Amino acid sequence: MQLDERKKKILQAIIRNYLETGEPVGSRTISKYTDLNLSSATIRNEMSDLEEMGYILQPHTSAGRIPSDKGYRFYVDAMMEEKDREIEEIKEVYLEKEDKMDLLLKQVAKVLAQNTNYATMISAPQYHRNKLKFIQLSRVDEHQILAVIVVEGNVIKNHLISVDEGLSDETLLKLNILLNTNLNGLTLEEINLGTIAVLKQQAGIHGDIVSEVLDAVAEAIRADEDLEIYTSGTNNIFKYPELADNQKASELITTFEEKQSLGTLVQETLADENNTGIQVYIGNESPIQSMRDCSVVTATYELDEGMKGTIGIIGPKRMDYDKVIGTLKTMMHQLDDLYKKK
Amino acid sequence: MQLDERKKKILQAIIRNYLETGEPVGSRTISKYTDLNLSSATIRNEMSDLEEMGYILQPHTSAGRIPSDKGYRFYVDAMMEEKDREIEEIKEVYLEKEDKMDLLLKQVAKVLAQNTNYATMISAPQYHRNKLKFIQLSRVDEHQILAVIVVEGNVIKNHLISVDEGLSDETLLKLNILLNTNLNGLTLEEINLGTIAVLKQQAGIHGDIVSEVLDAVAEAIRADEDLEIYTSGTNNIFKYPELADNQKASELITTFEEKQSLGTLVQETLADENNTGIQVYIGNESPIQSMRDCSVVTATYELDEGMKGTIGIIGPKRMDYDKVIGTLKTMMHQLDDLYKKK
DNA sequence: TGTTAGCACTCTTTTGGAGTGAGTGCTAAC
DNA sequence: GTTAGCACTCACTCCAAAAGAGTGCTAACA
Repeated sequence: MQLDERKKKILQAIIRNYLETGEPVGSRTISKYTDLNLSSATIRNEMSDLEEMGYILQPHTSAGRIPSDKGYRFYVDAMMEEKDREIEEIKEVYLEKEDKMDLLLKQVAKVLAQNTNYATMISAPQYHRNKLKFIQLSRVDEHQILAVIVVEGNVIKNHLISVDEGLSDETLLKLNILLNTNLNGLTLEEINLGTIAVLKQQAGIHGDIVSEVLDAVAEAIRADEDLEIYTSGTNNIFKYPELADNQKASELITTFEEKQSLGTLVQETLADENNTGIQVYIGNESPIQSMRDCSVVTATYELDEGMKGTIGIIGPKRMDYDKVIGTLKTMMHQLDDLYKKK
Repeated sequence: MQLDERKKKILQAIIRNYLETGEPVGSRTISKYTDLNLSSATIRNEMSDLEEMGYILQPHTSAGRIPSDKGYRFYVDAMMEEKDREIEEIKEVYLEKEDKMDLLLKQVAKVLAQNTNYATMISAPQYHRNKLKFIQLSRVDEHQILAVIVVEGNVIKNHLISVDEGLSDETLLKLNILLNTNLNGLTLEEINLGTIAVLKQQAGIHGDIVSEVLDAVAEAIRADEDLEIYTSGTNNIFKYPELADNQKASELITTFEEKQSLGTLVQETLADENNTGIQVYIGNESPIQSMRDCSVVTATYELDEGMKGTIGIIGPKRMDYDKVIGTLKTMMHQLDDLYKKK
């Protein structure tokens, strides 16, 4: 069977109505709602077809229809396709300038949650091409050396090293020069056993310190493994009865608290390089089990070359996709502006 | 009216039974439950007295009794009083050694949540007596200077400073010496306008850099204002019907997500210096509005001199106080052991 | 005087049946 | 191809009756 123009119109009308009300939509409603001038009986026939095709379904025999995942998918795709989607009205999404990255990210999550009334998450940018930029050892007190490691992208890591006997300023200077000369500009892969052996040999009796510094360097460079994720507006899920029953809410809350599994969503989004930068996961399309009754809209942001992160908005399947996508886009622009000004 | 021995026994029996079942307790149940060998009629008379005294209350006329906040308070106090509370059985609370503080804290929260089936929170230790220990400026590249600030307790803070023209190694060395000589060992209060003026004057044309470093120092020392709080097991609240209705659950979840207000709980606990280190807040006794239907058990831990933090367990009023307090104590010991071994 | 049996009473919860309303599917006519 | 009409389905609401848990009170007992 074909999805002709009329069926499309009816399907869209059903979905739009359902998005608003959250109640199954009957044939009479559509008959009055649209400008098709068809009787409810005709609509019923069409709806019967649409159901057969899998776009809509009936919660029970004598109820109206609600969209299926396939129906939502059609709707979202159609919406995204109208790519001449005029400059989306700049909704009031205001970010205040924040000098600390984590505060900025928390703020983004919060502002989005407040604007959309859905739950939100944002991952801190992951750094790629991580080269070592600078190492500095300094004496903090008699028995402690502080190693400061700066990685490209200005990620800074500190590491304290305990030493038995004090080191002279001279030794410290030598070690500093040794480390910087040999390591700067290298990536984790480039620091191989050869480099390490040379370093240790040259360090002589201070080989232990070099080892410890190298461990810290390794950790600094692959620090993006445990990626930081901030969430906001988790409580919004209670605004949607279809998510608010104890079982589902509990699972969702757990997912949001143990940010871990949200990571898979981030990976998925970053991996899937599509054109617009906005992706929609409906129901089971989402990689996260507990979100099978949700829709997830994600966007990838890029602050600086290689510094990419993911923003996600999680709500019921009948979320206001139009508004969410608009808000997300606006937010991206704001982030861009903010970051470039800095 | 007096709370004689028999009344106490009956009150405890009521509370214990209610803790288990969560259902109002009737006179017949108590008559069979206890070893008092009293008929239900007698119990009824006693219950009537207890209600008049405010220890228990009736949800409605023809229902059994449930403990009031005052009743819980009596129960908890009585429990805490048996201070010869034998070495509480070491429940299996296992912490794995973690080198990173934040991971350790997250683990503590998680383990507690799993063991008790309640929601938990833990605040990162707050540092007091914050003296400046060490400052180090180093050049990262042509236009950036990295300031590393170490505060007593080995809290480290990094701050990047942009400079227009490059600084010579010599200048940097001078600045380092200048800063360290004048600032080390001082607290925030001790760095006054006088010190600042002297510093700036001596720094000459590099006064800007000194200002920026001072700002960073100030921030490092009072960093404990935005204290870090980790939570776990928020979803456990769904296990208790009296907390699981949407309205309450939503409020609680919000409290846990916006860790901010949990801070007041931490402050409260740290301020109230009592003997055992364990405190119980029942219902409205808690400083947090959204926890008026909960009980909160808190403990203060101290890893090192002046490094204090708070652990909190949040559950329904009918929580298993005995077990919670036992588990908390065990956890404190484990933390002690772990930290001393390191 | 404290304890108990007995009974009327209260109030919640469960059950089931009747009624209502929204909506469908089918058929026959236009 | 479209529509009016009608029988039918099913969730939901309402109500009344019944069941069940528990109380308070009274009178009797040791």
